[in-house]
Amino acid sequence: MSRASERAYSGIRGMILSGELPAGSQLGEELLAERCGVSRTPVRDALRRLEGELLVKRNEAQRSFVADWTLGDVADAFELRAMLESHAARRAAERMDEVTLQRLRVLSQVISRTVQASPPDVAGFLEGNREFHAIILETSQSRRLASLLGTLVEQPVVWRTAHQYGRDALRRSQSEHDELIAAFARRDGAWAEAVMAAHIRRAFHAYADAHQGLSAIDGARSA
Amino acid sequence: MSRASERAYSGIRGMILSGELPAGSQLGEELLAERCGVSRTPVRDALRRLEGELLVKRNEAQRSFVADWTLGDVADAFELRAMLESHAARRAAERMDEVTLQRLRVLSQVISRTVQASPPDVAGFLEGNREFHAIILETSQSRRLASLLGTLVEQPVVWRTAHQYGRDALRRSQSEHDELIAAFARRDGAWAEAVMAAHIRRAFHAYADAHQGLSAIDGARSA
DNA sequence: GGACAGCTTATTGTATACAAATGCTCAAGG
DNA sequence: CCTTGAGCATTTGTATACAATAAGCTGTCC
Repeated sequence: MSRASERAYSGIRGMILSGELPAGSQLGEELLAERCGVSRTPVRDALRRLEGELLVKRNEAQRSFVADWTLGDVADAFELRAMLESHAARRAAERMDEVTLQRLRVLSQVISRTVQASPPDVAGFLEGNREFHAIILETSQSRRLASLLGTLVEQPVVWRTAHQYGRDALRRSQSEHDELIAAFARRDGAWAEAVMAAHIRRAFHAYADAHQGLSAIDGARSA
Repeated sequence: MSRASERAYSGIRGMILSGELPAGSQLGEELLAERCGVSRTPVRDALRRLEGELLVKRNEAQRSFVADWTLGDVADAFELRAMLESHAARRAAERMDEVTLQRLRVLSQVISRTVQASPPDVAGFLEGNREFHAIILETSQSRRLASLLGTLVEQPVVWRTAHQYGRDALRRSQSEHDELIAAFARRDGAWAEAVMAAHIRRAFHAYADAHQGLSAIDGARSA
């Protein structure tokens, strides 16, 4: 994306996720433009993108508001992500080649080091985790699947849950990565699918435990 | 959507699906604006939407082109749609109420009449089919699922395949609707999921048989 | 006192002008 | 003849002005 458009997108997204713009508040294009230091045009682009990700909703009169995510909505997102990513894992296993497998093994080593560091390098872990999933998605060779998963704003949710992670949880996540690699090495699609589904569903429950009874975004902010 | 924006969207989409704009051809914003009788602003909106639906792809320099769908891409779309819609059917079964069930039964009757007409009322069938699926999606109560399925441009593909349908195929489709209703009546999520998966996978094979060896969009046009 | 109509104001939609970036052409030099 | 680079043309990105539309408010009528 171009400079102003990207600035508007990440700016607005950041303001929503940080809670600076509380759930339900109206998003006037002019105000956002001013706060992001761009004109209304890129702001409109950004709002459309965020609407696609369901971070922003629009009423019948085309006015935009910060969406209020219930725990149920987050559960939905995780459930769909589990379904789509495990499907991606199955396809990736069926299409795996040695070069990619080696890349995953190396990456797993890197992630392993972030977990073992004292204190654990959570940012590094998340970056490695992100790349791990990206490689799998790429190997699944379905543009459409990639497109759908792109709209599932997993990243902010993952980001917030990861801060709840202790070293144990990180280690468990790491061992699931290794099991995925084992499944890929055997080209066992069903195995990969099952491991990935478990991987993501566990992440959801870690999230739910941390935010029990609170609305999703508010909960993450005040926790 | 507002008037000009909608005009641009449906205009460009129509030009792509009809083959007026062949796969791979560049989509200059200015040209499209002229042909749709609007300015570049709504054209840009429309291109973003179409890009989300993967009917349009953009190269690294932000130029837009008509996407060329291979049979594999279409297979991908059907596979994902089967996965998501069967998930929706499962959720719908688990959340089904008597009023909705009755609506589906009535709608099934209406669809049945379109099949029995001479000649079969294909347009009416498709409209009924669309509404049938929409009710299920609504009953599944997942905004996110609805959002994802919305980006799967099933409609144009369904539309084109339906013209291949003879009365037999329409009748089979109809009987699958009735089986879905039976599954809903028993609140049997697994049954509903299985029937829906079969329903959509069959539709894919009808498509594949009709367009064997041809690229998807070209094939549909020249068939 | 309540409800409704019309006006005022706020907000989004559209068009257009201009800026920036990309690709292309053509010419010059190795 | 191929390569390379500069300038030009084309295309997209951004800003801004204006138009359309919806919301809110006020005053009047019942």
